Amino acid sequence: MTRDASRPAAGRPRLSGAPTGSPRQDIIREAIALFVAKGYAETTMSEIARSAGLRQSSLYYWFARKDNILQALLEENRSSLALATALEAQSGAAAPRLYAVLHADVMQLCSAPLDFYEFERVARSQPQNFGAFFDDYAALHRLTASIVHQGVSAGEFLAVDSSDVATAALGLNEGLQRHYRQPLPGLRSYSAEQVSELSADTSLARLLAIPESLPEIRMAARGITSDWNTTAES
Amino acid sequence: MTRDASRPAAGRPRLSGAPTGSPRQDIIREAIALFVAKGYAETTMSEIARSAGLRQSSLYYWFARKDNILQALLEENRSSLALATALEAQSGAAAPRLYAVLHADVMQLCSAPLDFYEFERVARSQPQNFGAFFDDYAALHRLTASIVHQGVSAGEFLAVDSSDVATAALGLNEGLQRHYRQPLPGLRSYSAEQVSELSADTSLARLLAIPESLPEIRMAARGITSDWNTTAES
DNA sequence: ACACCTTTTCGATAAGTTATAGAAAGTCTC
DNA sequence: GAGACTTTCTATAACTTATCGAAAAGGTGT
Repeated sequence: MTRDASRPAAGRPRLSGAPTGSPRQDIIREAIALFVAKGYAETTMSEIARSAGLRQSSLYYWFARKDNILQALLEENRSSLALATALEAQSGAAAPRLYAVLHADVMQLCSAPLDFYEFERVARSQPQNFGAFFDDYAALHRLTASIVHQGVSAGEFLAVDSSDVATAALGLNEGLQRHYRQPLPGLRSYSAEQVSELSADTSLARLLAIPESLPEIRMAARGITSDWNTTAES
Repeated sequence: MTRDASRPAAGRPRLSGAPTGSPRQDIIREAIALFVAKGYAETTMSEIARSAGLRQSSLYYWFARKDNILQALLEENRSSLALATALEAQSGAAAPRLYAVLHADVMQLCSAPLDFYEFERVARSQPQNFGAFFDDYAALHRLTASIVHQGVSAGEFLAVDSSDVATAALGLNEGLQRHYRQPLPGLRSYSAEQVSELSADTSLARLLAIPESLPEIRMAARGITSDWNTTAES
């Protein structure tokens, strides 16, 4: 399990005569496509192997367990953490910062290849391998609660328990992510942008003494987000 | 697959010499215990059979598929629907009624033998068998939205899209149910009552023009709920 | 007493899953 | 070329869910 960057490759040739460019990346790419289409549990190693152009058992040369494919894919999980870290340390009104963090989190959950809960299930079954997942979650929770606390201290928000509010906000993010991913029959379906807005709106609305200010906050948050995106690119 | 109520029973005796009282019920009972302990997907038919005192293949005489055990167990899913139906038709302030419905829903999700999402996953894989599940969900959503709409019309709530609010409220219920069932490492854990209150508080707070009235509403909802429980018993 | 039907359980087994072991088929180094 | 290294293969173990037909009881009519 070493190469992966080199080109022509050694080793026994594939029976399928497949290109064998960068097996590890190829496998991950094909696995993602299948996970998106059918979910993790419903995707078999045989299917991934077929898509990637090798035999089922050959996958185990690159990934010792099915989980490990997921783990490789986890690296950029909850990357909204970076935004949260930056915004928590920032000064200024708490409301737009909180809005931006929550909105970005839902957007990220929606665009991830796997349902958050499916991910969490696997992470829970392999805590030693997925410690980073739980660390990230705890960090996001702490940062969220901290921004809420800032808002409460500044009199910008109602007096609430900031930890409870963070729990509810993240729980709502996850619950609505699910509604985006798997719309329930009989209910309207939402776009990623729509659920993100619905979630952030809901969490913010409960904090504001003057609910009418929500539209301004939404606008301000949009500004913060786009600033972040442009600076992050450079 | 007929008897199930009678006592001594015909048929080939069990190898285990087990009591063979009411096999169907016995199986369901043992299955629930295992589902609660390990979840649906992680519980095998062999384990259920061992607990119930017969062989793995004999289970299939009573339940043609593993799903069917779940289905039998589904009958009382989202029974908060009954409360919602009653309260939607009731007159009076919308806020306490909405609070009571949301609170009862989370309590029910928390006390169910299975995680809501695990249930939903199975239901989705067998839509023809689990139609009732989705029907109930759609009904609960409709009733919730209707109560919200009543509150908006009466000027009791802020002007919001009642369907969106219902989606967010139910999504929050499900998300927090998960936090109760599977507390994330690093975060505090909540009791069923605590998550129910957190969820209902959050959903209501975003609707109220005067957030300070939440405590009264919470009290009033408690009254409604206990009234319902006493009349339902008689 | 006995043949026959119904109910329930069992053993054997098929087809699919994740994962392991060791042989095989190339390239690379000396 | 000889040998080492890398990668893939085949074969197979152990475990799933699910099916099939035989087996073991009770009940019924003659």
